[in-house]
Amino acid sequence: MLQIYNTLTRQKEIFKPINPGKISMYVCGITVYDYCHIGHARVLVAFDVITKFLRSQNWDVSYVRNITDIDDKIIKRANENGEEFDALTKRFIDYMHEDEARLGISRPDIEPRATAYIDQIVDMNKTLIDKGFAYAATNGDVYYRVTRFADYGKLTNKNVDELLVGARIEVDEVKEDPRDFVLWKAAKTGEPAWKSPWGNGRPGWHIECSAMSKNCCGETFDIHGGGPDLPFPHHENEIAQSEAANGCKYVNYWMHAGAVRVDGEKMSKSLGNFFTIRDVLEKYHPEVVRFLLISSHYRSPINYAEDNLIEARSGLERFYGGLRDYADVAPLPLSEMQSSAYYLAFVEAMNDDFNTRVALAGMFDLVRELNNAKSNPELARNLAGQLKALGLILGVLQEGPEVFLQAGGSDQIAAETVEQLIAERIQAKQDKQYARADEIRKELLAAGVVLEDSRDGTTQWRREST
RNA sequence: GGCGCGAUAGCAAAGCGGUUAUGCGUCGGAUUGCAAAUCCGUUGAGCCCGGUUCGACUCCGGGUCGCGCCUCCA
Repeated sequence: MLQIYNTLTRQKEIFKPINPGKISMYVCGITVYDYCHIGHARVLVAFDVITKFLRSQNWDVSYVRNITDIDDKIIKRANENGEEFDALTKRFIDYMHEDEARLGISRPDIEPRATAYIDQIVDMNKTLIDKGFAYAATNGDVYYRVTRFADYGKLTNKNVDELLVGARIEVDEVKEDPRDFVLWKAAKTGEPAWKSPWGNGRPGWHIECSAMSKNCCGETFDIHGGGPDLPFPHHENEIAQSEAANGCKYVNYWMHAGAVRVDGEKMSKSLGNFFTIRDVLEKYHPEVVRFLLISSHYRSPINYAEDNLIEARSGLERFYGGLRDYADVAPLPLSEMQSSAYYLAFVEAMNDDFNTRVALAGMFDLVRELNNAKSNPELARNLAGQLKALGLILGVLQEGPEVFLQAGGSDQIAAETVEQLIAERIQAKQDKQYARADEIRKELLAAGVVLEDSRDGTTQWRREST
């Protein structure tokens, strides 16, 4: 039984799909004017894991994640660079796809872009004007009349009257009310613009998601997700737009990921304290980044720090250590795991609002049994297959164990050199030249390589996590 | 000021009104030529003050501290 924490009701609820067995999910994606940072990675990974798990449980998931490829920041950045806005967005969309691929994030089923939905956005604005929820201002802007929507503020528990108090809302002569927000922005000279009944312009900051979700998911859909800073105003405004225009409930379950912090502060572009995905992947294996992100619950804040990445790597080393002798074992089909206590515990944890941490705890129990089962190859291979199957759902443990454990940067000692020294050491050991053998091991340790002798006289090696 | 979230052992991080979370680390043992890995064991917790209860880390109330949103940000 699937339970999901709903931001709207601020509690965990039993999930009831609109259509039996099906889930339509829309997640707010990236505004593409810069490289993706770890905060983006968290949302991307969270909903990737959620989708993978739901599909493993035979839910028919339609996963839509948009790209916002027109907005003020994009225009500003393109101007700074002296390039066309769509050249800028194309570049960063490509970078985003590269980052996703490296992190093992599956592409959404549909990845709509705002600029491809201008007609639908214009249509929705017309409807909102016709219904009296919006108005065209004298300068060609179109605004949403916030006070006309009775439910305004229901997602984030805002009182419309109090929005005026102390809030830094820009005073704008053309607005009827300072709380009104823009649906269509009249173009200034030289700005990218599309034709509309109100003159040339571009979409406002929230309407694109209302239009794209309606076209890709329908007027009412199951799950809407996004980052921690989106409930207000973005999602609140989406509700106002969509429910006013469509005349029906917009979304059943709202899901929001927790923030990634640096030194206790939220990581964000505006604070400038962000680490890009590609920066981090310079130094850490992609699965380490994924593991860090799934080591805590998707709604909890997590702290981005070097120590936490090292710890994430240690955890993965434990799994890969257990999988070492089973590089050839494929993930066991879930159909063969239906009675496995490990699988059942995993599913129970994930069905409980996607509790990846508890799911991982069960996998640590599994690897312990695997380590204990080395004398029973049949059992061990089964357990290894189970471990890989569960890892597959979370998007980890899919690397060759040796590849993972021996992965290193170009600044580190070469694998061939390590192998040579190991061969020399094995000879020394056979000759009972233990002093020489220990000397070699010490030398390698200084280079960040740990040797592990096994009973049959062979030696395995891995790189240190620090 | 408004709305919301959190405070767990050395660190990270979950569930739970009474029964081992888990990982990393520490310490002891097994194993090893010595190590490493692994296994077994050990260590160790619930911000403060009240209340409910036979019993609270877990529920309720009040503090304190931290964080997020209220403005573009995942």
